[in-house]
Amino acid sequence: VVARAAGLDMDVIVSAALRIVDADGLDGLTMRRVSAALGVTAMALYHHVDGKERLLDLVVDQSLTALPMIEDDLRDFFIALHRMLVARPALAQAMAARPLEGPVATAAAERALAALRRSGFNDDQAANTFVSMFSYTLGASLYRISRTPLRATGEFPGVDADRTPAVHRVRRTLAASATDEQRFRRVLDTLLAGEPPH
Amino acid sequence: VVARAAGLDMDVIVSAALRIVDADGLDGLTMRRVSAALGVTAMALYHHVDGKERLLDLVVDQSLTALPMIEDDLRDFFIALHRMLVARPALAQAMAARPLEGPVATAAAERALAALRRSGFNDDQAANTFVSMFSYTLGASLYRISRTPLRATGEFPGVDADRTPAVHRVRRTLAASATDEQRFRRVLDTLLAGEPPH
DNA sequence: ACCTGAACACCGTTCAAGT
DNA sequence: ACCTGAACACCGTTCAAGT
Repeated sequence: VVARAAGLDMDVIVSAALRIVDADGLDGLTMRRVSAALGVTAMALYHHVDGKERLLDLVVDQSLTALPMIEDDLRDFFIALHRMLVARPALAQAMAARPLEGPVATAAAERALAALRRSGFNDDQAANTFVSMFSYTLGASLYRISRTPLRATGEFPGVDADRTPAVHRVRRTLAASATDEQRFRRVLDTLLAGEPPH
Repeated sequence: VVARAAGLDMDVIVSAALRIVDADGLDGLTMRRVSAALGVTAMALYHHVDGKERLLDLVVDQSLTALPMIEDDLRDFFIALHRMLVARPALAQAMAARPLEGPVATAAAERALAALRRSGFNDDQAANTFVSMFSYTLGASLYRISRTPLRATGEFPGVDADRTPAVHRVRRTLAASATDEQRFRRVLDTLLAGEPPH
């Protein structure tokens, strides 16, 4: 019955959403919970944000501000991105589903392309290298997230019981590789060297 | 009021879910719609499947049966996977969120590791190479999916209006690279060669 | 312009009941 | 064992109304 100014604006909403995503996962993010955390009706959010999907875009873009500025070495940036996505899995899943075309993301891409050109790449090579490194980082983060909590056996009907020892070995081997940050760094190096300024 | 056998079983349910996922996307997959497609109550599904998340795991695993058997060249397999994920984006998003430990996925991993060992890799090198190639394929597919429908400008509040030409250029460059299958193949080659059997 | 309250059309899942 | 019907505790979003 009040309807008085609640100091609501886009940044406040995005910050609240980010906290909820970190605490309760991607499925825990609902307009109603965000509004409750701000002491406001769910409908109040719609005056500042276009809807849940747009809110998620803003959350993803905002989360990128936690990463270090790109200077010359792209490796540092992607290692930091990888660490962040592993630590905040909901963000990785959100990035997998959303376009990633916010202002922060675009600015980072511009800086990355400029850095690559400075080191001798032409426009195409720079774009290819950046896209490859980003794709690999996202995929490696998602794969690692899904492998980290090694699941109980027998959850999947249809796996022959007598094959499970072998299945277990395969899973353990792959999980070990997925959590190996040395491997991650080596692949980044490989991708950086893969498109040489011939 | 009937409650008569409806020929329902797990495979029928998974197939129906797969059709819905392809037609309506990941968000379009609901227990109620799957059940409606089968002419059955939503609750009937729960006698054959543990819940929506488990159903999604089964859908993801089942979708992998459409891929070619892994013989010796892993490239063919990952190129086929990439094509499938781009053509069926909901599956890519589901793979990004689910563990990928079904029987079909595990069998494919076993065959891939065996093929790598035959070509001279030891266990660790084989696992690293497989994980890298899979991670990259998943990430590249997701990135490409999100870049393909080039969005309208001005959707993101906070992008300075006078920067939009530059922003546009960056986006176009990256979109072009993302849809370049030649680049995708070259990176796969690089990853295959990156962990040489020294 | 900013916010509320009620309502609509959905969700996943539980539970008692039927055959 | 297999299925139904009603119900519970949620969703996102629209819309008329209030200040």
